[in-house]
Amino acid sequence: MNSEVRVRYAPSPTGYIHIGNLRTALYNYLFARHNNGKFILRIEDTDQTRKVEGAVENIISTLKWAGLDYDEGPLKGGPFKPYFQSERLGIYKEHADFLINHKKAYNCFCTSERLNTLREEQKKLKLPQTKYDKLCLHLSNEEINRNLSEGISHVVRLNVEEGKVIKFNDHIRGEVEFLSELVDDQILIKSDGFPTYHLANVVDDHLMEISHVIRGEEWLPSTPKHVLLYNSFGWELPVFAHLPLLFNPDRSKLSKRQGDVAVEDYKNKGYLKESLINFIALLGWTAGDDKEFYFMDELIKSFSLDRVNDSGAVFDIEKLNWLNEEHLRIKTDEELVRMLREELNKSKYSSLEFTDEYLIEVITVMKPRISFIKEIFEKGYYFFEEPDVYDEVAVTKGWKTDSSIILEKFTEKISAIEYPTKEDYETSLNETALEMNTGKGSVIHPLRLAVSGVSGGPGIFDIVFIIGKDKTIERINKIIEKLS
RNA sequence: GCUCCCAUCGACUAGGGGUUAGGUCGCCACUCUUUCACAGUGAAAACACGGGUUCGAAUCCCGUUGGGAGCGCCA
Repeated sequence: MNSEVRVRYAPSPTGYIHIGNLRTALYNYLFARHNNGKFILRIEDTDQTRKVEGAVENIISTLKWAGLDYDEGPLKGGPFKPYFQSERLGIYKEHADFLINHKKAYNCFCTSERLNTLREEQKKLKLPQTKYDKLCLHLSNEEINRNLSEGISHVVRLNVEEGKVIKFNDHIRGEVEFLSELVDDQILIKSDGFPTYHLANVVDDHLMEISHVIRGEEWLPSTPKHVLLYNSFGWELPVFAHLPLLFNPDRSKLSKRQGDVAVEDYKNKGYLKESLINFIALLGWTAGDDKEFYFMDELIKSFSLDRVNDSGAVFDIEKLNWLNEEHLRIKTDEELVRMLREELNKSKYSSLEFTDEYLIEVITVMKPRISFIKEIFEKGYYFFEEPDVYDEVAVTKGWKTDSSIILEKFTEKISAIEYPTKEDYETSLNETALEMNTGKGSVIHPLRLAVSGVSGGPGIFDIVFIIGKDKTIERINKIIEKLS
């Protein structure tokens, strides 16, 4: 038996990747990288009716964005093409035939209508479990062959023997037991010839030599079916590890109703991939120390399945926001300028030109005040355009009858300096206050209002220095005109 | 309804027979700052309940309650 760690992320292309899926993918990825194993992407596209256009591309680009690069796919199409189950139909058919030949599975010709009424009846009788009644298991070979040759629509079902205890070991939960009479004769091959999840998943996991099946807890109840399949084929079980679920704040399963669930939504909102990864890694796993801030390579180093929690976790946006701030603040000026320019091009300021030096100055003073890079345009809009309106509260509190005269005095002083430095502005302001026989506050507040339109923000000398002498004077003149 | 899984501050979690039950986010206060933040300091805040085992239980066992998932020709 191959001892190499081989894991897979196996999404179905029915939409976007959501946060819970990304965490599953991440844990698989971390586990593979930590153990120098392989991380495989397999697209489970066996449901023709649920296929969504562009979903595969979305999955691939999301994984790429998140930094979860996968190692393996089929040879055709290059090394970075994932596996597609829809391209492996023959393989599943062969395996289903093997099971039929060994009496582990059988053809079933029952119609959906019959199945539905059967289910209704069983519900009415308050039976503990609705399940197929094995009617077609007792068909004679002649009947089966006749039906088959007449081309009657049929499926292949797993033949589950009653009275057995199905036991398996879950890496996270320990030993789990199910009674076989509660397990339905699961459909393996649908009438359209496509396999169901259960068959395709087990066959592929075996053929691809998956050593650890790491997936969401929602799969735990169907694991006995998979165990039965492994047994029927005579295959060794992989290690199962069922991850605890992610919840909405009200502890229901994570869903769109209560906030965003698509990874793309977070990306579009401006969350850094570093913080999203850091955050979801901590949703159900901890190294056991007090470390909270991680980069991917540190996660790989520390990750272990043994320290994954057993209980579900609520997705708390506040902590994500905090991590986003932390990851943002640790970025270099170059990176931040690059990011800011990207946002700039998408913003209403896209036609304006700014030098890297200017943007770095803005970033430096705004960095401690933002959670997202694009917030610079909201909270520091005055670095990109002249204030048009003045914050009402700030006006009431900061603009006095003598503010105009005071600012005129200040203007006089800085006009006299050709290239004022930050210190020059400060000195001018101090002198203004002194000469006007007032406190510094009565210069600072109106000045701040004039240049920024609001009452908060970076240090006033930083602001005026960054926007420069000409614009400062312009804005002072404007506010005097408007407010006096 | 049935089966399975789970249960420590509001949230994420550490601890896993003897701890003042620790950390992080958030919330609050103070310091810094004539602004807003950042930073720093501090505070409030939890072992679901009931039995049992034990000298001793948040920790082990059983039960109750609560929450969740699953019960498709979906994955």
